[in-house]
Amino acid sequence: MGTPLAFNLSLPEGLPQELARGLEEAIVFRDLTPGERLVEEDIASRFDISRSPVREAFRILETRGLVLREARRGSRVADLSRRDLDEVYACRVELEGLAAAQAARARTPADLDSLDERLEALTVARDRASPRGFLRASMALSRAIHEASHNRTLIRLLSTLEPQAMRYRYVAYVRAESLMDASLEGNGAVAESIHTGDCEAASAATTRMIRNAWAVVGRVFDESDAAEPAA
Amino acid sequence: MGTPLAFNLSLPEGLPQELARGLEEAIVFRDLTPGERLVEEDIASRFDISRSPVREAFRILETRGLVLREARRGSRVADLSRRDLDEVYACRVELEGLAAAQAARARTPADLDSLDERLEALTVARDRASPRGFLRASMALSRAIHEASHNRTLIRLLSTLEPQAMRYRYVAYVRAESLMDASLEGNGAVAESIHTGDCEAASAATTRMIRNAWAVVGRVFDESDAAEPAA
DNA sequence: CTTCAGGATATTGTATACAATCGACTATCG
DNA sequence: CGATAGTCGATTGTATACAATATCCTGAAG
Repeated sequence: MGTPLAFNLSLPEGLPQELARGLEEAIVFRDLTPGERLVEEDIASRFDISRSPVREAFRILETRGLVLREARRGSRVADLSRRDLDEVYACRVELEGLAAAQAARARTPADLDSLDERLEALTVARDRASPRGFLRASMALSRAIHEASHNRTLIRLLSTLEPQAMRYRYVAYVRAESLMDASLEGNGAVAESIHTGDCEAASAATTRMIRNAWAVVGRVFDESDAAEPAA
Repeated sequence: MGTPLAFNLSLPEGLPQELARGLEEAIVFRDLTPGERLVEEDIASRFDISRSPVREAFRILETRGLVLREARRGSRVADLSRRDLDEVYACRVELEGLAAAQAARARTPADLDSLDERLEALTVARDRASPRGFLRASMALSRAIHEASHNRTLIRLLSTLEPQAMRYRYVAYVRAESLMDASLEGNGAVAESIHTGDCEAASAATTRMIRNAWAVVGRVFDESDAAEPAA
């Protein structure tokens, strides 16, 4: 409905990527609502660009599970559902667990610095009690873990899975801010295992954290009206 | 070098998708060699189409790990390496295992029919001893398993991972056709567990099959010259 | 009142034109 | 002879124009 969609388009890495990033945030934080139609020309004129980069951005978002494209029928924001939530988390358990295990083995000193830095930022964000800020910090920490695995293929897969998960986490954090404490604690345990270099522990801590989040986020989602658009 | 690239472009599902499928086969079967440059205009004129669908096809192939795109520097066929092989197989172990487990639980009678059909086709392909035919049949069987999981997110992830794995499997099958027997046997065990509905067994059989393939394919790859282009 | 045919409209898919940028080559200067 | 600035060609990135098609509305027939 009344969607502001106001973010700046600098271009440090390409217009489509920048646009996709902005639209991604708008979708995750519900500025663009599930099921909402995305018309290429509308977005293009809103940012005073042509349809070409908009099309590419839509395709990027499709690979991240945030946008559905049907041939000649247009694009729309993907719906949220309990089923989709379960799908995403089942995949996350496996891939995040693998990432943590490989990070514990392959991490460099620079990786550990990055990890600590982002964990600190996550603590600060928790104290501010802002779901958006916390999620952004959490995403950054996750990416640091992923990159510490030095597994480019795994990073690629996770980069197409995490945005989809963020939508459900956002819904949950807004309704139950205490969830952020659990996330912070879990991430602390994971980071410690990666520091130690204990693959088994890192994997176990991660899968435990995500399975726990799965249960809680799922419960909150079922109790919320997130599934049914206010249309 | 002398790359034929001769496949027909019918359009049952969109020009970019069709083109991507053709290019994907060309890359997997080494008609397009690792590191080879892919120029939009070249491909476009070769198939008598414009650059627009070619660009979209390249982006599709990028998400499948088959093509690397660098901003304003063009696209090229992704290299093969032992490291990349290990990355792909580490991810496969987790995701294929999950797919088999979920398929054992969620499969429908129609899924089982599809499974049996494709397993039969795989047996036929083995007898013909053609790496290409066997790989195509194997890919079809894998997709049937994935779809039996009824986990769309998982299917999406695997569809971006499997093509990358196919390249290494092709190299291995060409050099050691006996590998096809092992693959056939492993898939038979997986299919049986999915029939039975035993999630644990399906997952175990799958991870065992893939870990074994990992070891063998890796060994064959190291012994081959696949890593170094004949340039 | 419902259903179906037909056309108008909105939107995507493809082609083409133009702009920007990268890499290589060359010529000139030290 | 080596290094470097400048220019040119090749290729991608973006914009615009055109074609194709799906959806919606209208209206007439049953």
